[in-house]
Amino acid sequence: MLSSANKYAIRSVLFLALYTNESKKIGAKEIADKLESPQPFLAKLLQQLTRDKLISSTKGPNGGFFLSKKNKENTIWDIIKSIEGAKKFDQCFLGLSKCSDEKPCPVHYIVSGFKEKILKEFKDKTISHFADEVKRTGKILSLKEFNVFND
Amino acid sequence: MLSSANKYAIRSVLFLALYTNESKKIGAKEIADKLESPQPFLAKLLQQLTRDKLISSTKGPNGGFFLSKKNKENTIWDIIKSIEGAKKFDQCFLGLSKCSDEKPCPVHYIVSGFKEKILKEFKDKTISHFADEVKRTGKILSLKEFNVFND
DNA sequence: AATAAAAAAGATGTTTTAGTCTTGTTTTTT
DNA sequence: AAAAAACAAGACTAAAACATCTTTTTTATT
Ligand code: FES
Ligand code: FES
Repeated sequence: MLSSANKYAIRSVLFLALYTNESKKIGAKEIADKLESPQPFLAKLLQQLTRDKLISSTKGPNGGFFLSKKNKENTIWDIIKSIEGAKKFDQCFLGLSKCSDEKPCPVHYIVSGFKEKILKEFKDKTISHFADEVKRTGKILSLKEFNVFND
Repeated sequence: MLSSANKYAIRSVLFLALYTNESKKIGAKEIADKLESPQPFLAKLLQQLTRDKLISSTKGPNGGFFLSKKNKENTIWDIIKSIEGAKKFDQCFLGLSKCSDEKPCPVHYIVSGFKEKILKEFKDKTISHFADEVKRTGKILSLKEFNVFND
């Protein structure tokens, strides 16, 4: 569905939303460690997100990545666009050149309604919305013992 | 979502369901041409589907691929399993090791319900069901001018 | 029997995605 | 000013996905 680049990126941003702010930053190494993702690969992704102003960073000692208030008003869709472009999601499930109600493929009506609903959530709900929900309901961000409550 | 291998494979089977039977076979070259897919790549996929008895074939002059009545009782899910394995669809949208209601990731409840509904359709509806529907409603299988009615 | 037409099988090549490594730049601390 | 700690950038490597090419096997036609 999503590329692994995108999965790492989304989890990183949600992680930053939960644990950082203008005065508390976290380094690439620690993020990679907590999310169990390849460190140099994730560093690239963080750079990309920084370029697109979806996350913030400062260099030097005590520097690191963090989410500003403004950053938190972005959406998961913004992350997806930054990492792999939006085109992928307009495509037909069976690979036809265009996906449309006018010229539907045999599975179009099975798939396209759901796709739109999912995309709408990703386009509408902000990062801070997701972060709040994780805090409230205790959802999981990491693969290992690390749990969002132990911190 | 699906690999291109899988897309080609599913379209091929639906194509065969519409245009072939025990006494009317079609060669790999023509299928590739009609579906606008890379010919040698598709030939491999057809071989794989044949090995798994999802489609039928005969060698030699006037040989080719076709769908037997039994073949038509398979499902799209059977094709997916044959081409890229079923595991992929159990995975978490954000790449966590396990996707479950017990330990949901932040997007789990956005995504997993839809995924299950789609999968159910793919597991329940037979190829002949899809073929009938295409005949009835004129859905599209190919990228180019080729239309299911012109034949 | 010879030929030709098709699929089957396996080796090989290309492209994209994933991931690493090295070097440079900025900034804080001393 | 020097050193150290971080991010930034770009070159590089590895693996998977995508695709092709070549040879073999089967079978209908002549
Ligand atoms: S046309 Fe195939 S999914 Fe819409
Ligand atoms: S846990 Fe992530 S999609 Fe189910």
